Amino acid sequence: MPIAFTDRELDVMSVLWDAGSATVAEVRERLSDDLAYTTVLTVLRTLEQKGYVGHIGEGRAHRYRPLVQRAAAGRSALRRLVDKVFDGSPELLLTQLVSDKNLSDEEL
Amino acid sequence: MPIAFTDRELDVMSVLWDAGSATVAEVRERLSDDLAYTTVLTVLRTLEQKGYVGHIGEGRAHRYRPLVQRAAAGRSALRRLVDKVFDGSPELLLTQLVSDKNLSDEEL
DNA sequence: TACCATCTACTATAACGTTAGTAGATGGAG
DNA sequence: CTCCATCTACTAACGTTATAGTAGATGGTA
Repeated sequence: MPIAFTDRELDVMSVLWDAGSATVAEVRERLSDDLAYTTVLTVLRTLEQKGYVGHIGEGRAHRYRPLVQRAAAGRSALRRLVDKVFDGSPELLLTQLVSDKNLSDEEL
Repeated sequence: MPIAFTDRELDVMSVLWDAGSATVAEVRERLSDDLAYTTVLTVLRTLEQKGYVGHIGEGRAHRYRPLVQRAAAGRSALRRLVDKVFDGSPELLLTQLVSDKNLSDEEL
């Protein structure tokens, strides 16, 4: 049961990770794409279905909160990336990371 | 136009990157999941459609070859990962990579 | 030469992802 | 108390992904 998000789900999770928690309207506001309110709601409900977020009532609205840590999702995504794209070699990924992101060696 | 693969496409690309080139039967053999011959063919044709692989005839069969480098795909995937999951911080990803993969510092 | 295995091309279908509309509840403003 | 804005729940529609079947070509083998 690897943690995996679709593109849009990831957008939403990213907002929740940043904000800590948010209502539908708040998530919608922070997304770069301009989606319908109900669209955002649908994504959140899907994420909840999958167990990645939870919610509590707040007035008539719901306040959503991530149930998986950003770090856990990162681990999972990283593992997939290393396995499939970098041929199981973290070193290869590292090389890429350094050369691409201009991440200087000292910063380690 | 970021390079992006679906899960199954990535499985197939991974085989092609490893092998350099392969026929449908060869790809099928190397995949861990046991898919129908035509399924593998369909995936390859989709990848060709998208411009990620090309083929030449070899007898009555086709020999497929990746048209995008593993490194290019890696760069693309890595950027997405850093942006969305690691909040734009390569350092954060690095921390994860080191702590998770037991990649010793000296190896850098 | 006739047949069988293998291959591509085309078609199909179910599940999932993405987006959003409509209906109905509800709380606050006037 | 009534009405409007806002909210959830349900439904829908379309594109994509994943998987595979069927038909028809073809090359090697008996």
